[in-house]
Amino acid sequence: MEFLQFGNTKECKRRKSPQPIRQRYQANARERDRTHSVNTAFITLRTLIPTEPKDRKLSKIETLRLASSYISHLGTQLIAGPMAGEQPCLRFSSETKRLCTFCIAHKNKAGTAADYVVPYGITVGEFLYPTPNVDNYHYSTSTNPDATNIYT
DNA sequence: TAGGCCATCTGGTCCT
DNA sequence: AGGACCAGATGGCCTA
Repeated sequence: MEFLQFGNTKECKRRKSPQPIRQRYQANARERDRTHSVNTAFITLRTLIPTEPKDRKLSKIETLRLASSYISHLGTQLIAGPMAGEQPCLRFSSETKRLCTFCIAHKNKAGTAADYVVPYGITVGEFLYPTPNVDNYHYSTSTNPDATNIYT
């Protein structure tokens, strides 16, 4: 903690009225706790989102985007009725046999995903996830040059 | 090696 | 006054 005088930058000159060291330590500790609390929430949220492959590690931004997408997916499943858990979601295209990745994740559990081809929706890594509203997505090259329909 | 992701520190702002 | 929340800056780690 020797860099506390002040900032992890050696030449931090922003501070106008230095806080007492003890108060600064306490504020830093609170901020760490707060960040850890946020991270715990992200970990919990990640456990609720099915991914393909199953052990894919989601970044924070991916977690938020997919959570939104997954909620939309579940909404369509809800509309589909009591058999929703056994049927592809409403985004399923019977002509092209395209299936959203959440459905693929579900079907991989059941070992029946082989019948389906390219999923569609937002791109995370090499996989696509269903889009609640395509107009709300934009092209992103920051993480995947081939990506389309990434959440804003 | 560059870029993405993340943790940490910090100062500003708002609230109690 | 002190705490919560936030955004900016910075540096470390990892991967393509």
